[in-house]
This record gives sequence, C-alpha cells and structure tokens, in this order.
Amino acid sequence: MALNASRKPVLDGEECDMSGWDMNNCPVRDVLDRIAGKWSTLLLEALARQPYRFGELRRLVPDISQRMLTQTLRDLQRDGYIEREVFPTKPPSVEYRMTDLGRSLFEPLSKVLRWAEANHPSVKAARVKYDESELA
Amino acid sequence: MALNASRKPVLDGEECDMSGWDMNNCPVRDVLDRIAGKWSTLLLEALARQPYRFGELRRLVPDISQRMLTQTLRDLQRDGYIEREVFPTKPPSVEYRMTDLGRSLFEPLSKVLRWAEANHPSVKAARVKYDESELA
DNA sequence: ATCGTTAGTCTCAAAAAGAGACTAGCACTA
DNA sequence: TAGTGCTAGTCTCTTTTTGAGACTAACGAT
Repeated sequence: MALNASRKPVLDGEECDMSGWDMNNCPVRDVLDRIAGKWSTLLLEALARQPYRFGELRRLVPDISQRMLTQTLRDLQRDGYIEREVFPTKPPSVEYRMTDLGRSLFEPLSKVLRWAEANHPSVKAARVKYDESELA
Repeated sequence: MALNASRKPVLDGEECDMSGWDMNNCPVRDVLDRIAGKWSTLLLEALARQPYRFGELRRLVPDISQRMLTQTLRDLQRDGYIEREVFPTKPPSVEYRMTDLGRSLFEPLSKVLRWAEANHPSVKAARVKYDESELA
C-alpha cells in the first residue's frame, strides 16, 4: 500500500517497536493513570511548596469536593508521593506533605506545568481555529 | 497555632503565594485537564514516533474503545497537538500525525514518562506497604 | 446552650466512560 | 452474484466515576 510505504521508513529495521510496549502491565500506564487525574497534579503542585492540612487544601482548591479531595490524597499517599500525619489536637488535625519520591516525580512534572503556562496562548488559538473550521 | 507556626517559615514574606494562582481560569489546569486523560499520553507517545491511522492506533492500544479513541483524537486535534488528514482511498483512510506544538509538549512530557518507567518499582513497593498497613 | 471547627464519610444525582451493534462504499472471492 | 472483509467512524445502552451536599463527634469559645 502506497500510504503505508510512505510512512514506514521512519524507523527502518524494526518498523514498529511498539511490540516491546506490552500495553497491559505497562509501567508507564500503571504510574500515569494515577497522576493523570484531574486533581492530582494540582495537589502535588500545592504540596511541592509546603505541607498543608486537609482543610487548607480544600480552601486552596475551592472547586474540589471533599470526596474527591479525600480520595485523591489517599491515592497519592498509596503510591508514595505524599505522607499523612495526624496530630492529636482536640479536633484532630491532619497534615499532608510530599515525600522524596513525590519530589523526584515533581521535578519532571513541573516542566510540563511550566510548558502549559508558557503555551497556553497557542493552545487557546488552536481551539479557536478548530472550532471555526468545524462550523463550516 | 503551634502547628501552623512550624510550617510557615518555609516561604517567608509571602507565606503562601497561591493567591496568584487564580484556580478558575488557570492556564495550567486548562491545558492539563486535556492531556491528563487516561488515553491522551498513550496516543501522544505513539504519534511521537510516527504517524498512524485510526485502525492502527486501535490495534496498538487494544483496550481503548472506538468511542474514546475518536474522542481523544478529536480533543488532541482541537488543542493543536495532532493533525488529521483524510486520504481519498476507496475506503477512506485517515492519518493522524503530531504537530510542532505536540512535539514541543512531548519533550517535557516524555521526561515524566521516563520517570514513570524508572520508578515503577518504587511506586509498586509503596502500594504494597500502604496496603499492608491498611489491613491492620 | 449554641455555634464553629476539625477531617472526613454517606447518599443520591449527574456526568463520563466502556461494550458492542450498526453504517456505507468498494474490493476480493467463490 | 452473493458473501466477506476492509475503512473510519456513530449510536445506544450499561456501568463506572464524579459532584453536591447532608451528616458525624468531640471540643473551644461566646
């Protein structure tokens, strides 16, 4: 097929080394499916600066529900990115802080965040262009 | 509050420059909410290597539904990361390929992917540890 | 006595995702 | 010439995920 032929030479000799991917049981998917959530990066960004308590995080991210805040924090804790410490104050207070593993993840992750900030205009422009061409 | 006092000195003078974040209308959220999907990074990773056609992508990521494949590709296209080209073959074939903007995004993104690969064992270990301490 | 504060949990409704049938036009085969 | 398969999707139905908001329990302050 002509179409195929024009694309194939890209990685000659292996044609498509996706074979080594093993989509199920893929480390990248296993790790990323967790930090790819809507709230995960946001909370990691906050906790990368300093520790916060549950209520502080809730006020910091006003449109997160308590349910999702609890759940996302648990997930991040389970994967080892953050720690949870309970202080036996009268109404018990709980502090969340980033672990070394979390900080190590946040280093490359923060670069994506900075890319997003820097390229937000380009993305918005692309959306406008797409939407215009759609209503044709 | 003693608890607070012990955490505050981290970033003295501003205490919490989250005030500049403006959670709603936040560029980082606006951009990341799209590429944070379950399938987005996976498709970007594939298309970063070479262009693919719809059916090829479907075979490459066996557990994606056609519905989500279509939708995710459209989202990525709308944000300007990939392009879609239709070839007027007898059953029309459609090729998807990465744009310059997409490649520019993929550069920092790929570092997160590599982090995930490298640190998969640590994450799995953290999960085991967490699950063990939970059933106590 | 009542109110506010803590960190959640619980329930119900709404939104998103997954599974799989279905389309149309052409090529190949029997 | 009927049957089968290929293409890139769309449509519908079910299941899962998420969001909104009420509720808890013990203590301090008013």
